[in-house]
Amino acid sequence: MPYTYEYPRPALTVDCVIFGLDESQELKVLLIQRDQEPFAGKWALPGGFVEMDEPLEQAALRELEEETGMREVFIEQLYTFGAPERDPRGRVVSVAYYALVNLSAHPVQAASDARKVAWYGLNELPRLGFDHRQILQAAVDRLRAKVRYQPIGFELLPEQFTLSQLQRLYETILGVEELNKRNFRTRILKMGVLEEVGKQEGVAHRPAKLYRFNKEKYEQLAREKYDDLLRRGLDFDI
Amino acid sequence: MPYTYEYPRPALTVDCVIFGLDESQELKVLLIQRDQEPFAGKWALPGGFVEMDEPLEQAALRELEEETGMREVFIEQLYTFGAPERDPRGRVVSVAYYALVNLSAHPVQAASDARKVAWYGLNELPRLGFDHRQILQAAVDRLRAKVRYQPIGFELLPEQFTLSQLQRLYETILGVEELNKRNFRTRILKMGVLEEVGKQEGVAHRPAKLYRFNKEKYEQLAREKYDDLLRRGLDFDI
DNA sequence: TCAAAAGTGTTATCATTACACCCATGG
DNA sequence: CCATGGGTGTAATGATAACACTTTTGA
Repeated sequence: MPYTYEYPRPALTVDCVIFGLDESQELKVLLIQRDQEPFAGKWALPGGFVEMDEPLEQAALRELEEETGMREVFIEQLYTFGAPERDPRGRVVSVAYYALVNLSAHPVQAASDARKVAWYGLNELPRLGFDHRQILQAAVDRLRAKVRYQPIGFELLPEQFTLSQLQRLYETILGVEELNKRNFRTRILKMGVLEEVGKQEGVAHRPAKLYRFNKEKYEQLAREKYDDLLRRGLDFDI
Repeated sequence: MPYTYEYPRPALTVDCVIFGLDESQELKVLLIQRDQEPFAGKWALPGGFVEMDEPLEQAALRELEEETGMREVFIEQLYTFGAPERDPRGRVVSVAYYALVNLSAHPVQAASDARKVAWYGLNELPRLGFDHRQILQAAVDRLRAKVRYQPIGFELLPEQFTLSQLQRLYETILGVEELNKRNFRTRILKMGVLEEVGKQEGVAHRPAKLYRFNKEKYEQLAREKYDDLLRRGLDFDI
């Protein structure tokens, strides 16, 4: 059942960069091994063609669920990649998304079609097909930049977490040796978006307080601060 | 000469949000009046279909030049809009770009095909076709956010400018009453990316010093500061 | 000599950094 | 009672905000 148009059209796909934190607090990305040409046998980002009546974000969520079984995850459009030679099959434009998933809440299940799926650390990536290496790099850059001024890091953690976990998360994402413990804590608590919800149990050291990210409070504060931000003007941050 | 595919494909377009500063330091956006259905007679963002062998950014630059005659302007991908119903002709996915142009260096010339082209202030926008109002809003939001931490504002100013011009630019973009003069100056000069290049002449008040943005210096500083930024960790900025 | 806009001095307050120290738990 | 993280006190430094003042020009 062929489809005919007066002018040629690129094919349109979505690709997903899915970030997760494993048990040892390493930042990982989900890759699948391709079973078809082009790049059969190579690893690539999960993705696929956009359906004709499907919003882009929904296509990304669909691919994500097909590959991993995960639902209700944080997802955001990253960038659209459209270099004419990026796919050997012809002109294919891909809208890339990135997702942050909480691995403890979303254990990976094998993809429905039994393709190989695996989590890779950012320092042990295999060679990727297409321009997926570049897409992944863009996602890492975005995550690093964004985590500094928006509380998206919490999407990677379990509902309840300790400040040390949170600090390790930031160190991991930023790819940095170590942040000063005292200052990290002062700062993040001063923001007033964390809520104490209990204590660790059964650990062989002083039990840490457990916190929860209070999204409502964050959004309220963000609204209040918005005017201030504008009035204060530029930062440049260089 | 029809083109046939095994599966249906959305059409792919680019749309451009072109910002400029007029003589009186107002932030304006370039719109064209459509001469064809859909939305004939309505105003819309300049844009058009992506050619089969053309990179996306090049398509945006081509549209920009076709509509305005401008070349070598700052342009950046904004977001890709793909709601199934955004175009009444069928599924059309649009990659939106925004551009910053220096109006004194780039006077608007009539579009080649004699369509009406006009600059509109953000507070006097006409009704726009498609979802272009939404695209424009996304561009304004991005510009406001970005101008605070990257020196893209200079793209809107002439090569040489006074600190008062620069301050008015920031006030305009941020849509804010007035920034404190003393503090604005201290801050922006302390960054060390402006270079004195002369003085105003023939004005009926104390002549202002003229400055130039030193891009090389900015990039050097940005590189140096990058590590610091990472080490310092999060800002959250709420 | 006046209007208009450019440009500067200063201070109180707040945020950031850096370092050293104490605390609670299980083994 | 020790190893292991969790958690805190504090002081020096630097950034920010706020306000009022002086300077230079053309008309």
